[in-house]
Amino acid sequence: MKLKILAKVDSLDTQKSIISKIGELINFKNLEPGDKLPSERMLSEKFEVSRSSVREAIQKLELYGLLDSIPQSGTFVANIGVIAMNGMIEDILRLEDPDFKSLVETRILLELKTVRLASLRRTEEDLEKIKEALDAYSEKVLRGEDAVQEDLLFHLAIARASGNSIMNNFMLIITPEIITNFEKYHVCDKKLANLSISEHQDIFEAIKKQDPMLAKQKMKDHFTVLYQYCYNIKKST
Amino acid sequence: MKLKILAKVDSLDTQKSIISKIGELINFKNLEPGDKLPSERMLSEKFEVSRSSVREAIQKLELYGLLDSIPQSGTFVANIGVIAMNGMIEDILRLEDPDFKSLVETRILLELKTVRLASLRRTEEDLEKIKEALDAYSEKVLRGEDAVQEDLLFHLAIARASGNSIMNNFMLIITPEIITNFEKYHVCDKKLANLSISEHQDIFEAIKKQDPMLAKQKMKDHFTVLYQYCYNIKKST
DNA sequence: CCTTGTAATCTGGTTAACCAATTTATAAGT
DNA sequence: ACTTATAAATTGGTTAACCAGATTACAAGG
Repeated sequence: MKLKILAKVDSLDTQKSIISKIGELINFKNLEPGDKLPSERMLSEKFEVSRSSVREAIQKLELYGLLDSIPQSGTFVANIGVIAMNGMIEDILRLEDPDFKSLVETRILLELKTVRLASLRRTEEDLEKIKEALDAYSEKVLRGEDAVQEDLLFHLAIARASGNSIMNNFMLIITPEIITNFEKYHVCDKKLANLSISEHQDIFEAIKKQDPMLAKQKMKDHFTVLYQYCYNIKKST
Repeated sequence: MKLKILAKVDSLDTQKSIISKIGELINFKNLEPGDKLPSERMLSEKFEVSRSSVREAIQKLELYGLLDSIPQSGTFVANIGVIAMNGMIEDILRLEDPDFKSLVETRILLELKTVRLASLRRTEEDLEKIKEALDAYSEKVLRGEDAVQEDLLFHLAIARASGNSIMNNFMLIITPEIITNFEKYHVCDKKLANLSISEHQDIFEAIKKQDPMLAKQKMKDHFTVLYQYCYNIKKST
């Protein structure tokens, strides 16, 4: 019996191979920025894969900004030049699955920035949303329940208030994996959660006061406690 | 005549509406983490859209880690709980297109970190790759040609050497848009490029010496010149 | 009552034919 | 020769039927 997960790996491999072949094609045909890629039908025939596979590969490259697919017209190569195109495709194919360490590093980097920006740019509406998230979190912790989700929603509310849509987007991308890891390692148990309430409140107050330095410091404190604890339990297990 | 671009907007709107409906469904049916979503056929029938549209929406939610589609088995909701799921779907739908300011902010944040990490973790192979990118850039500038692409590939080589796959991925996502904007605003003209050669060399040397503080400082200097200049030309145009 | 084997059903993935908008080629008019 | 009108070909998007693996239901055997 073939394991379930292998089917996904297979499909990812074919996608990577298609992306690679599209890259070679752009090189070989010397396609300039703005030029049109061969049609999806021709590509699927040339690569001997289904058209939907080609479409998925194109969608992925569209996500990275390398292609632009326009209905009833064609798929066009982005205005970044062949050299950048080659380098980027190579990098995209080489990308490995994220480890927990990368995840934590990136989260801390992003959040120390978003909390600073949020304290500078937050509107009254942003502040209310953050307060709501804070209250939802506190209530659940005080009832003795698990509140990992409310915790992360508080942080996402801050990211939204930062006014930087890219950082907001990046936070959204890494959040689910953070939640899964937290629940796997039981990072947020009740003892830690009670402490975190006051830490969250401090962060909120700093944003309310529009004090960027304080906001960043309070967030830093928050992470120190959180991940020091995480490191300990990981070593003990 | 319908404008070309509108067709893409339409398709994005239907995708958003499908994502929203999937969110409602998870709420209404009280689907717990790990539960199975109705099949793609049922969803397409229920929502009165094509199955491929449903598949695309699912793929997007898979990208954000909210769903997991397993061949011949079904699509499962991620282990993050309904509350987080609702908040995240709301945020994903609300996400606006990135502006240039967000782009620059995020780039600087990421690169000041990746250059530091790269100086600490770079292997000899990483160092060689960075050197290659540096030489390719310098040569092209000295020949008086435009070298925006080689510039960005140098920075991407550093991101790769950082050993943080998520930051590397995020850098790849924002790079094409940076290139496009640079070329649009003619950020890197020859005068600036000649100055940038020595700045790039300084960054490389700091990474080679494995001096994280120096590396970060040199990168900061590099950005100061770059975006101050950018700000000036944007005001003058 | 529980286990086991088998067949029917259900799943995401693939394929091929079809659609409407676009682009290109061709022909008619001036 | 050039412009304009019309038709043929091309495009990404959609649809419906099909595939192989996974799941489920159920009956036979213990």
